[in-house]
Amino acid sequence: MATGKKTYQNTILDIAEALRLSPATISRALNNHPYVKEKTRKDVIEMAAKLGYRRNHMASGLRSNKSRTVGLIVPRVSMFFHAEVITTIQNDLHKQGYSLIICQSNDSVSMEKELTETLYASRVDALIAACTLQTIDFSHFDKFTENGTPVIFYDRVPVEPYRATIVKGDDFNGAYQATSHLIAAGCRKIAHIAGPLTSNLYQDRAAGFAKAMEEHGLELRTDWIFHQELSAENAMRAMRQMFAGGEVPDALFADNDTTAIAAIQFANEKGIAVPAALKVAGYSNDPRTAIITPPITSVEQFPETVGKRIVEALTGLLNSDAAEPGYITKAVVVPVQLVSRMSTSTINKNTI
Amino acid sequence: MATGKKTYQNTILDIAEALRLSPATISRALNNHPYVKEKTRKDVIEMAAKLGYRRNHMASGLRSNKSRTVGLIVPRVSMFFHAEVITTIQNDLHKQGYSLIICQSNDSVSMEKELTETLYASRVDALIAACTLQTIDFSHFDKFTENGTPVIFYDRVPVEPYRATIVKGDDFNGAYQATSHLIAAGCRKIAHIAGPLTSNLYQDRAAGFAKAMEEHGLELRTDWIFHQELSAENAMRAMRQMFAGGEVPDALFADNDTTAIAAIQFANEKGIAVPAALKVAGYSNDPRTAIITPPITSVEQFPETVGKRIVEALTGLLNSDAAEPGYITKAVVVPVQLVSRMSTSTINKNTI
DNA sequence: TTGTACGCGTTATCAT
DNA sequence: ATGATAACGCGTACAA
Repeated sequence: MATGKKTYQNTILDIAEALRLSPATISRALNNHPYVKEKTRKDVIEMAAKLGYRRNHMASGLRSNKSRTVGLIVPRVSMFFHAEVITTIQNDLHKQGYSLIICQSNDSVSMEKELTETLYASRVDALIAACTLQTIDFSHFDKFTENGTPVIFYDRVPVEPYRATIVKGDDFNGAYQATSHLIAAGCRKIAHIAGPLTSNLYQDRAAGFAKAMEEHGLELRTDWIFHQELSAENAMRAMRQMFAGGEVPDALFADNDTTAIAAIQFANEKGIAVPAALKVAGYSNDPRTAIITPPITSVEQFPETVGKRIVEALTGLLNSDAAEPGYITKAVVVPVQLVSRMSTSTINKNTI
Repeated sequence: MATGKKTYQNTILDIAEALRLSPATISRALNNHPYVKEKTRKDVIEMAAKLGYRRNHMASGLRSNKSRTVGLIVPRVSMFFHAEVITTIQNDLHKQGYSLIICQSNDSVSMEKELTETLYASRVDALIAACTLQTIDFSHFDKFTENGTPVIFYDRVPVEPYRATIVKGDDFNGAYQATSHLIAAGCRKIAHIAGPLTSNLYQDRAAGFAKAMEEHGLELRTDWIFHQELSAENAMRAMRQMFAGGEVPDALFADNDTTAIAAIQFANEKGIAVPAALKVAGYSNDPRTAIITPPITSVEQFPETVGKRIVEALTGLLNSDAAEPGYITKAVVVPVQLVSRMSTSTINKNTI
């Protein structure tokens, strides 16, 4: 029984009219306001269903100054770690009635800035961001904090204090554990394929690596430490360089799994026995590390836990109206765990 | 030079006041309306920047009846194929000034229904969906089509005609090619680890498999064809069953890569030589297939192309105002390509 | 418990 | 080329 009107958009006014009530009552009934007779509420809900009424978020958001929407900026949704974090966040926020607008910076600072503008225009109730590796200046997030809109950084976070919540993995400890593990396996000449020092991630991992090396009086050889974008090509080039002749390392700690995998492939091609002649550890526990031959020791970051911590922090911030504009909370540090696999095993087993 | 007011939200009225112009002119200037003097536009843009003005999307959307937002429903953002598709869609839509609200159904039909409600409430300008494997009834999408809001299904799409655009991979051909490839490699006893027939994906792949088998007069043995959820556990169980004794298959076509990988792992454990004694082909060309030993032959689905086709279709629909409510376009079929690797090689090389 | 009336920030429609 | 004004759909003081 369609109405004769040309548009199919029913509003609370249509329900009010049909029920001979005022729009205010309809609004209250639909929002579980206490001062509504049960019978009335029932009637309203019934009529709403009958008319196919659906709330217009833009109108209610405009009026209430709440969009019930959270913005998220990540370098790339297809990175395993981020995909897992997003999965958790989106599911948990949905339960609380929030939608997630997901944006990718493609690791470009200018894109990141643009996206903050877009998300601000959407008046997101909060912003979650894993920044670009090159983001050093964070002032494009100021418009949110100045406004009382909570900002949560995770993974790639500001190094300087910033008026935002921070959730991060324990990168220092992850690198320290991985390196210590290599040393405990008897390695003394350990190379490090490392990420750019513009990011907190690789600063911390480099520090953890250095700490473990120093504790055992091992030398940090600059010709075996490569700070560069963590691509397979760069890793291959580094490997070629180190194994070009002369002294070679007996272990490699890689700051991510893509480069660890590339190193394994290099070793397999060149007939370098892993783990006998070269032990390798990576970072992130990407699914590929468990599958390659030999399986690679890596540092698990528990993306699901990271997601949960983010939502926990968010829940607090969203429900305490008007976040204090002065707070700087201590970073939430999510523990990591070394997952030991064949690539660092001391049981002498030739895999070639 | 902050204003004395307590809220930091500047509106076009503030700009109008500061410039002694009317809000209408400000709006026009900001929207590149032709009837605005250049000097005025310049002044407005300058003052907007000075006051830190940022458009309120909810207000403009409410008035213009366009949210410049697109909804997306996928089973899970962390599935490799979907993550890649999303990456492309989000980047391309951003260029056109659209935001993407991404939701996960977790492969639950009821969640999928819920999400359509949420996205309708947000008045998305279009909806993109990869449905649940169990979605047979698509009526929860009717509210969009009835309203002229474009709906685009991809990957998991309705089998019956539906008033929506469809973008899909050539599943029939992918399965046909993979199976033919196994047959050409000399296999005659080919098993099929298949997905549930509720989804178009697995209907088509099953048909392609059957077609190739029949063309060569090969028997479809029901005890070697498993229609089930495509999990590693299920695949392992199927493998155990087939290799429990008696006659064993000489090849396996798996409907996804997770199950193909499980099969390889089973073979490696049991000392079944791949490809010598058993050849294996998977589907999707997951990154893991290239990395495992032996590397697995798989069907590439070109997620980036799928994303591009979706955005192309969308661009047309979003710009032609009021989509004709009667159109049913022919499905856009994205070609697939078999990527041949060691797991189906005929060069006899024992990998154990 | 319900109704009246106004405003959220923007854009569309007239008028000038 | 610009201004005045009325909507868009909803929520909420205030009144009843």
